[in-house]
Amino acid sequence: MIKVAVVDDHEMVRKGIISYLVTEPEIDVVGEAKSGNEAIKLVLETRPEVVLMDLLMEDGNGIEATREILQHEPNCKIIIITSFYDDEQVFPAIEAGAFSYMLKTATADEVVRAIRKAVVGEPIIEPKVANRMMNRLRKQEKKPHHDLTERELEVLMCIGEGMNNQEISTELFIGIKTVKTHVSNILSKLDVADRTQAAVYANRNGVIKK
Amino acid sequence: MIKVAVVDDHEMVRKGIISYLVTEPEIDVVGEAKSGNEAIKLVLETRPEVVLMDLLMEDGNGIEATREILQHEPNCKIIIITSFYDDEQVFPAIEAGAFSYMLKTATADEVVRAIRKAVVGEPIIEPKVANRMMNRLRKQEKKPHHDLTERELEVLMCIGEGMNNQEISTELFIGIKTVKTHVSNILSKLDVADRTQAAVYANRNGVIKK
DNA sequence: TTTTTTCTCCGTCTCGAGACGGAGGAACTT
DNA sequence: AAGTTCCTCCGTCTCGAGACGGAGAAAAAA
Repeated sequence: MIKVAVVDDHEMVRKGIISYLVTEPEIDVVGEAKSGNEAIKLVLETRPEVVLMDLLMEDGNGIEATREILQHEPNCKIIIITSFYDDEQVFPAIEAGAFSYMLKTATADEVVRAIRKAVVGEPIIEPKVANRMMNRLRKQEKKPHHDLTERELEVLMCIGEGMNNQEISTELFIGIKTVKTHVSNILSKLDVADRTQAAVYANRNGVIKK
Repeated sequence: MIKVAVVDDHEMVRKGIISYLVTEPEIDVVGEAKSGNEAIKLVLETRPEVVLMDLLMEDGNGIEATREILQHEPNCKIIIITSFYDDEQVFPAIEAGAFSYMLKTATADEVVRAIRKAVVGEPIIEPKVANRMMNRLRKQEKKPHHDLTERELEVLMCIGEGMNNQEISTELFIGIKTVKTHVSNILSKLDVADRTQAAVYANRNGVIKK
């Protein structure tokens, strides 16, 4: 019997997944959780071999929970099942140690197959996600603003908020000349012509948080 | 018996919802669909009183499907059940004629209650969504850029792309002086200090499409 | 018809933006 | 000990941005 835990903040999704799994003779659903923190407790108590984990949850997200769980149970296979496949979600999850990555569009069979594969050490990666990973490894990883220094990044964030040099100077407690130096360096590193384009860049490439 | 149809591209979500509903004696699940187009066919065939509808789907989204269904079956109550409650999704759905709006975080009881309320003509609106609606009706509706003229909006879009005055002049086939006039008017109408802030505004307030 | 709005364009003027070159000090690497 | 990177700041110079005022033409509204 494969012990499986289901983590998702949507009750209907949990019930949906479980309603498959109970019909599978080799799979034993040992518990369900509706948040990252609940998931951690659940895993420590029931010690499942496989965890089906949603990423977006209210109280402690799936990425933190994944990290936490693997610290205590390194052999636990965590399968991410989520609605999204955007860069901001996928890669932190993989880095946190998620074993497989699936989308909620997956069918019952696919989920069951992923669980069986997981226990024998074989990961399943959603094709669309796999594509993103390839792109990331090719060129995406070297996003222009990755070779900005810490300070330049701060200045870029200010530019992205629409501040002028004087305001940035006050905000960061540095001279306006210094700000100009940073701005010039930023413009050449990002290969843009002026601060307006830098602001657009900042707002479109996740330099500005949230 | 209340005839209900379930529309969602995630099989696990459909099964999850249905697994509730079958335990309710007064509710009869007459069918399920995994896309907007399937949903339209399904409704025309089975004529349910209530449709549980996801918004984000591959083939024909929930908003279009809602519009289409209500054209043929004006008395059909469509309950949106989705993961998101952002402006871009909620308001088109309401405009399309959706009867209730719930989130997937809803519990089994809430869904069943929403269905019962729907058949007696009482809508259920998720509190978080209701808040957004209130905000929209208060100030959000009158977003500053709504009193920009057609031409000014075009110029603002160019600014939002990071163009300078010369480039905008070429792009729109007008003199650079004219561009300056438009820019000045835009800045005062949006109440921002310079084009950089205007660019940030454009990128954060949906002036730039997609 | 008169008025208002919108788009177009002009000149002038001020000021911030940005390029360019130089430089000192702190921290980390080799 | 020497080199590299980063942050800091200086002065100079050019140019585009934006404010301000004015104005003509066309179209829509009164």
